[in-house]
Amino acid sequence: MSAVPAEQATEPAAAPADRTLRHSISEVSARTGLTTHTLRWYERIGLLDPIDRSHAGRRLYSDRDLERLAFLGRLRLTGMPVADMLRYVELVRAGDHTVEGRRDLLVAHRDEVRQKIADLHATLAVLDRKIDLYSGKKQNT
Amino acid sequence: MSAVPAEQATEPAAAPADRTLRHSISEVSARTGLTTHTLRWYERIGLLDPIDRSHAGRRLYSDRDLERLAFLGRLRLTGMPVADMLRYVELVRAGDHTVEGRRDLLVAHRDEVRQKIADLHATLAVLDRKIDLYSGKKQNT
DNA sequence: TATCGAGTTGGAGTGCACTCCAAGCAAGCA
DNA sequence: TGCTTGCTTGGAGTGCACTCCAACTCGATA
Repeated sequence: MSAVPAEQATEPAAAPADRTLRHSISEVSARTGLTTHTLRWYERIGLLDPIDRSHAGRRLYSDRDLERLAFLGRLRLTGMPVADMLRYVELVRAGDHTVEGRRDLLVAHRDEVRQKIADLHATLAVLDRKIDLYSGKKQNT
Repeated sequence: MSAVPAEQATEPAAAPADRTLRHSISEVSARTGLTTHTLRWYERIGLLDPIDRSHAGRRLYSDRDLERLAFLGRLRLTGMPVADMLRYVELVRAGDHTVEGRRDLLVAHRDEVRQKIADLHATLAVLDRKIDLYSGKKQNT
């Protein structure tokens, strides 16, 4: 959202009934694995654009919100700090001229993800060796 | 240390000059990537056995300490909580009869490491796709 | 109509893993 | 002899990412 210009609040009729389904916060929590606390917090700090509300004030997440959350969830899960995620969504919000900055940010994160994978594999080897030793014979450290 | 019994403080002569070299805290910090603060803290909370001291009270890390630290560093780097690391070293300290418990702990961590690798790879795919899109054309989210 | 469950808010609190501080001391060098 | 460097200590402080609380509101059900 907000990267495609001009699509703000109301757009009453004639829409292709795609983005029409709305999801409660508990439903979104169940789907994303984020707690309702975290979902509200993400919105508060600006990671999510203000979520639509029912006339009673309850959040109604769109499918598009879910997509955004799925991506943010991946970034978070792979260790991107919330502050960096915020920088990213602010670039998205700022418009098409920030595409390069966004790419740079994601490329940097990809490098870190690759590094993490390498670290994990190296540790996996160490663990395999140690577990073998523990399984076969008594051994130290 | 402490898994191999009887090797406490002094052992003056005739040793094979292996475990004789001693390292200052700053040297260990440089080698392990842990800050001196963290090294002292690890010792304080019991992750490390009490480190030998010079007559002036300064820490002198043995090669064996470095080995222990290297392994602990790997565990930490791959996301094991410090509390779990502590459980592990306490098992080591407790003696040979805890070998099974140690193995279980490491096996559990290995499972988590594998899960992390899977998550990271999945995210890598998402990042690759998005970066391609950003590199080629303007695109949203 | 009463009450229940699921949601709302701003702000305070928590847990983890460090990280820093202030005061002090010993060794080496000018 | 004095200064600098690198270390020592216990305890306090920090930053991050949530996580919880109290008080409240709405809509649906019995």
